[in-house]
Amino acid sequence: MAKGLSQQKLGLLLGMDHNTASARMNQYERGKHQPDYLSLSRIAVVLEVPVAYFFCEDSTMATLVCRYYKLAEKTKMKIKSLLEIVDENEISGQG
Amino acid sequence: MAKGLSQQKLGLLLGMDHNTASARMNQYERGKHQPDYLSLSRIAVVLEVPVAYFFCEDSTMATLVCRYYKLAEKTKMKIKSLLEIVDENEISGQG
DNA sequence: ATCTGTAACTAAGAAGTTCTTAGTATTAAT
DNA sequence: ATTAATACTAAGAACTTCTTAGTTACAGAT
Repeated sequence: MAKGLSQQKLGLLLGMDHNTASARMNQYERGKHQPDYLSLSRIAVVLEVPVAYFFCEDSTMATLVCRYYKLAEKTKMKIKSLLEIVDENEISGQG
Repeated sequence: MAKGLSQQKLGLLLGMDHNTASARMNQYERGKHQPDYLSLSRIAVVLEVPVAYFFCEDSTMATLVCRYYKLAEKTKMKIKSLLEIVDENEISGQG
């Protein structure tokens, strides 16, 4: 486990009960059980990644969403504008 | 519902049993129940979006992952390379 | 080697969730 | 008003995770 964080400590950080944190985190890490959305989004907060990260099918998509996630709001807005321009070009170019 | 697809028909496309497709899809669409990962990834296939799409926190991230998802493998590789170059610059620039 | 403390891991019943069944309600067309 | 198709729902069945109560594995001290 990264950061020297034990399964139990991570569980506690996620707001789990002291008695259950260790077992639950272990079940998740070993793939025995799956975390519900609430737990998943708390894990995302602790690991500083977007929830979408956990569902990325390849490492490039994963990198992409993590980098996007950490951008300033202004930069996100610029990317939004850029994507809209690309859309317009595609419509006039091949529609 | 888009595409003139009824809840039942979408359910059947996802491989659900004829008797249960309608109720289940309705429960999902109304937010009464949540689809498990298998159903979710089948929905993603039908809608031609990556699974990560359903977990994107803002519309720009959603657009980004959908656009990336539809790129050719070659283009994905190019983006991978670009991201690696950005990483190197960040390390020499501020590390 | 043995003791001690911490972390990893697990089985099994409790608790909570979704899935299935069997419908009712709504809508649109005739 | 009737019909057909779709949307929607309650409630029990089936299935999943959560909690409990441990055991197992490992590292450090003696």
